[in-house]
Amino acid sequence: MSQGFDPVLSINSGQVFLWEKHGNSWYGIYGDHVIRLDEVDGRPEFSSFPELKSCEQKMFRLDDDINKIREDVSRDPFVRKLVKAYPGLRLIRQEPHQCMFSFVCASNTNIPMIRRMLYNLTRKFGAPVKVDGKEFFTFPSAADINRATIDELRACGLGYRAKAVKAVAESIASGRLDFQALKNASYEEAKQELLQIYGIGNKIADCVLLFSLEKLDAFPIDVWIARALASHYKWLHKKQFSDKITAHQYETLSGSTREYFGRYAGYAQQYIYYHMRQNAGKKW
DNA sequence: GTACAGGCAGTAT
DNA sequence: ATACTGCCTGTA
Repeated sequence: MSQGFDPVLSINSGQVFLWEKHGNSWYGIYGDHVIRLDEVDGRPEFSSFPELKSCEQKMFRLDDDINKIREDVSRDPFVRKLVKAYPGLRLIRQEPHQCMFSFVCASNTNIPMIRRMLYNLTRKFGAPVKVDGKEFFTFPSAADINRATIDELRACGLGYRAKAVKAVAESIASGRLDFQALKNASYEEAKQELLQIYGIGNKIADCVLLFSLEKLDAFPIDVWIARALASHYKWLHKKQFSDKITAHQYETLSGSTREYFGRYAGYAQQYIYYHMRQNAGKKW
């Protein structure tokens, strides 16, 4: 079931932000829960506070038929190589609201900054949870965040993103955005819903769809993926493009990549993304 | 000081 | 339709 599964590699692959190492354990925030990850006899062992039944199954999508998915995305020779190179990499399933706030904060910045913003949000608006004598903070609910003023959000280091965070909080808290309905909806329908919200564009919508709304065919295109497409998959696109892509280029590229990589395009994206970052020698 | 970092909305062509 | 621009903040 969990063959070749490397949770530490996966949590450090740029999909999730609120994980930190203390001693030999990793601790992560998963909505209202703190997850602890230890290595015991070379095998991962998970604990959750308060307890969340089979949290690793949920988080790391161990319910997916990974062999079938790997085979499916291996239709592409480049991805086939990456599937072999990174056998431990998994997509992470996130809490929709945490995912959405995380990626709204991720626009036009880098991972250390995203982590800082999210830590500040949890400390100001989340609830404290003590684990192993250390204090962690849960991820605040949309209602918690919606109670804050834009200036209070700004004070978390969000900058101009504060307005977008507030808009997301409002649409969730008011019930206008219904995650369950979005899970049931098609990729296109769900994406259109997300795009209505101020601050949510193509890339962030696709991240939320892939990482939290079960749309495994979503294919987020950030600058790294755009670079990969521009160098390895030129033929997918008629016209030249670089890593800075316009909204229209995003649309057409997204359409052709989703078609080409298939129903698990999001997994293919994750292998490519991880590979590009590895090659660039990025420190997470 | 300047450039840049995992986008987006607003405005002008 | 497509191009250009400003935007918070921190680091190199």
